[in-house]
Amino acid sequence: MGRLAGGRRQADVRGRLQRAEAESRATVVHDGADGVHDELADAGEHLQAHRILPEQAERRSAVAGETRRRRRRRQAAAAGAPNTDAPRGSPIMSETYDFNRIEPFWQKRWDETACFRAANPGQPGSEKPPYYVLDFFPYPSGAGLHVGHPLGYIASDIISRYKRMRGFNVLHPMGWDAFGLPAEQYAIETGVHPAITTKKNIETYTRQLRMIGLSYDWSRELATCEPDYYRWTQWIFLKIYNSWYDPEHRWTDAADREVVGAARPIEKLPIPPHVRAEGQAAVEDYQDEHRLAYLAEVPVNWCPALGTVLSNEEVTADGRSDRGNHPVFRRPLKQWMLRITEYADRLIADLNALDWPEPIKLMQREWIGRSEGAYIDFKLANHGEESIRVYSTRPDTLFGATYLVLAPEHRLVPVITTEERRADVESYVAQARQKSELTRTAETKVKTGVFTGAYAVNPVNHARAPIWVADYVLASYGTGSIMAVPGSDKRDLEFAETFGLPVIKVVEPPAGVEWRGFENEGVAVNSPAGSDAASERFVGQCELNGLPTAEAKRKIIAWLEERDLGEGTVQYKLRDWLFSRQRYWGEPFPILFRTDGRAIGVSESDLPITLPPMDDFKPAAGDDPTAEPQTPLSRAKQWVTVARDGKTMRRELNTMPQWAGSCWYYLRFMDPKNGRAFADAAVERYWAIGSSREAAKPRSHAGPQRAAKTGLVDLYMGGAEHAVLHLLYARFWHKALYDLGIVSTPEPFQKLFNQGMIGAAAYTDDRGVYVDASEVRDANGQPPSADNAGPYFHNGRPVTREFGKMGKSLKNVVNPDDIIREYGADTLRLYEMYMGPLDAGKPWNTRDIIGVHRFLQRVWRLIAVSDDAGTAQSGEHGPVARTSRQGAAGPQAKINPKIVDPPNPALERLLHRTIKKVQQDIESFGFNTAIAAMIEWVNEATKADSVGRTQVARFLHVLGPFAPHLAEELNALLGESALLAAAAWPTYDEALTRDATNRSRSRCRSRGKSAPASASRPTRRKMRWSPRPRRIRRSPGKLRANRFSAPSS
RNA sequence: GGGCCAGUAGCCCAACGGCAGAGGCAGGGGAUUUAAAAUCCCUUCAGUGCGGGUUCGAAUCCCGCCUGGCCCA
Repeated sequence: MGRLAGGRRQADVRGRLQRAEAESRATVVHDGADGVHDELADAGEHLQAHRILPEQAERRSAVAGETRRRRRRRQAAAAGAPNTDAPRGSPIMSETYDFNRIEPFWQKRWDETACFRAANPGQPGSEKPPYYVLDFFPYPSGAGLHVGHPLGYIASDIISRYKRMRGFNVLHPMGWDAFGLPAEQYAIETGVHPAITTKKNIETYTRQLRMIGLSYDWSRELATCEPDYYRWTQWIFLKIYNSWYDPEHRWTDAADREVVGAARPIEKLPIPPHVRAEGQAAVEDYQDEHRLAYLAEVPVNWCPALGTVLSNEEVTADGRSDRGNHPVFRRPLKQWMLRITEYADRLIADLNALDWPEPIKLMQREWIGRSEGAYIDFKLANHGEESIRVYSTRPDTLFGATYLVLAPEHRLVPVITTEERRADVESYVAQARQKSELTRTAETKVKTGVFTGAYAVNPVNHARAPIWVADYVLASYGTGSIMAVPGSDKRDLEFAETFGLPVIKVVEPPAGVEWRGFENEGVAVNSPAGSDAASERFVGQCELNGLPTAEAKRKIIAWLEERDLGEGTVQYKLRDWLFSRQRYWGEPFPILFRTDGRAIGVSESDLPITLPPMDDFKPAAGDDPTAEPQTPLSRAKQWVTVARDGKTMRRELNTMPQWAGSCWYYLRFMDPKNGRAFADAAVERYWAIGSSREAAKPRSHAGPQRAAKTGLVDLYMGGAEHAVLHLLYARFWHKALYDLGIVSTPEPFQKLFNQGMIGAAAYTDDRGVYVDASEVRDANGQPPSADNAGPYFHNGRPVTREFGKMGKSLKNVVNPDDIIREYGADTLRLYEMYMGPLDAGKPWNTRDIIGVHRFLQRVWRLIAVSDDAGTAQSGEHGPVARTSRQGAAGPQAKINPKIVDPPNPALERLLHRTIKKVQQDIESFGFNTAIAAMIEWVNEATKADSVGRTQVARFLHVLGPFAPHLAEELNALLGESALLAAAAWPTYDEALTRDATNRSRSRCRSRGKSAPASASRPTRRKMRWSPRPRRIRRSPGKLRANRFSAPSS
């Protein structure tokens, strides 16, 4: 809260800062600390701005400089301060570029001209090919943005601006993932309604993002908590609810692919005659059992004290709530489930068509966890014909199954347990019920379990296998029971060693590898064993010895199936998606319950089902683990009951999880204001298919143009932390909508790029507590730097440095507002792109920022000089575009006289190479090297006596996507009235980019070895001159030939 | 514990298998300045984490270690 107020004050104070600029710029620039500005904000008026300077000087405390600075301050306070305009005209200002005026000016201009507005079909601009660039939309937290957040936004903005210049109609929107737990938890703690905190947080985020100059089409902004938005979230839920999955359905999809399986309307579900014969209720039951959204009793993490179900991630290893440390119980609860498992195979198969990072694809495949295995039936000894069905991915190891394990929840546990073991088993089951799945399956945990007293018979060798109960087996995976093969499974081996159970070798690993617990493929042995007292040989016994694992699997499955002892099957780790939350701040379900208890979907015309306004949205807390949950919505008495057709119905009282809104927001961005559909069908086809002409055709027989892309969004930029859940859920929804003919592509996101994490130094004091990194100083009172190992101090006490993710918990956040105020948004953009490869993690180092800032200043001075400097002659080189200059920064700026009409031939080749390099680097996300190339050209141009007007103009076009404000400003200064943001990307001549002159090659060798003479110095003795084969050097024509010449010479 | 990625100058990072350096920071020297800041010019600093292998030639390809980061457990 205080943070938000501070943000506004900081914005207000910006004007004062500018006036005080001549004073403060010089001292502020090197100081990354933010305390200064908070104090500035508190200062009531301009004069008081000077008050902070002594403190700042103290902080920097360069001893010699301190007194000088004080003197300077006194002089400034006496002479310059009362006259707010004086610093602007001073020589100090004349040659630096005034980003604080330039940036807001151009941001306003972009807004006014709506130049980032994407065109929908029928609007001017839609004749261009579409290109959709999307950022993972953020959850607007109360802390605001730190400099790590915009990394991906800046990169995608460069792509967006570049694509516009390449003639694309770019859709680049931004919105808010605004429902969710943090706002609600904050509300529970403070009593402030989540709608209010969410709105405030969105304002902060918007202000911060706008300051960076990101080219979003803000007219398409949306928030998932708005009824106009979640109306369609509910609509999509209804579509899913009113569908069933037909695994047999064979069809040709819009990309002309043969697909087996599809979601189809529930009315198309064939009703078996015997069901139909039982009447309407039976038919409805049958349909409900097949819907893609269905109600089921499933075990959940129930926390009665918090009054809600928690996700596995929210439960600690001791089975308590992450927040509040309350006990959490496993209990079955009736929940909405989505049948994502039906899509498992297609979710795996379609990954191949996507341009995603391989590790992400791998993670999704593993999350889905497809495994081919078998069900195997073990007859119970002493229970007649009763048998236990186990699931195994390694049926080939059946001869090594020395015992069985049932999950504590398995239905047969109470049935088979012998009387003398019953007390132990029951107490163990009760304990296990309280643990989370995460805890139960953690590999580090010591295995626990208890013997039931019962035995089963192994079907392949008739060996007696004791039956145990252990919590490392989950009821929800497979059949909830396993055959334990300690020889070929690490967890089984641990368990067997703990309880002294036999271990048999049935898989021969590669030479030199330990067989105990070996889980990979090998060759079957001891199957059957030559002489094993515990087992018997019999006629028709399966023989696996000598077979590699894959063949052994096939053979044993065939053997089992022949004898009706089991069957081969495919299993998935993926489970159906638990879709209910006992929360207030989420989408209400569009579901009503009849008096007979049956759920029915509301009609589409009744949408949205708005969230009722409530003052008391706390979940009902209690301490009874078996009490029915009382969700917040159950207390909205007016809202809960609805009259329909003369009958009273009850609303569904749970809300949807946070994923729901983020599952489809990329669709709404295409047509966010549409009140009749989530998006107009023609609009959807335009962005999906690629041109308005093709989009006008009917979808079903789209033809060969469809091959272009599988995913709707051309580029999706975001962090790897959502690699599985969000991306998998969104793909699932998209495919369901695709099957129903509602969207045109089989996948939502064509190219995915994960930007790396920005880390920062964090400091702990002697107690191990994190201290505010911005207050840490070295022995000289200077702020820390990456290349200085310390020692460092906080308030005079030594601290220890580590590197970690930037965030509140490590107290090492750097606020982009501060960086922008001191260096400008263009510098922030450039610095973040220049830090290193986009997909790599890298440390923030405030000191390095000055480098790219100097580059921008050099660009400014290359092209602009001011009247006051006395060097520019107005009008000499053509008219300055006065109209576009009006209100922009530095109205007195003029073109540098060295900018002349004739191009400088010496710069032309390098310019063409620069254009080519930047173009290629943007397309391959190599922004750091693109910037280096631009710096190189500016360094050359700075040295030159003259630079052609068209040369600097072309350069500015290349710079534009990176530093858009400065580029616009200078482009206008050159006399261009049109916006650079709407201009065309410059072309290069391939011939001019080749054949680099050896002049530039040899000149650039400043940092390497300089001359053979220096090789005689002792430090150079290690140089390997002689072992290198002699070859012709510095002969450009031969260099290439030499590279490919045969080794024979 | 498993998977993925990365180790190049004091620091951040470049380098189609072909002269280890594009660029930036920091350091040193100089210019400008009453002075400081800012700015500009010049400049020092390495043999690519370690050990093998392939190759005429390896930072780059292969194998094994070590270290760091991320993800999963």
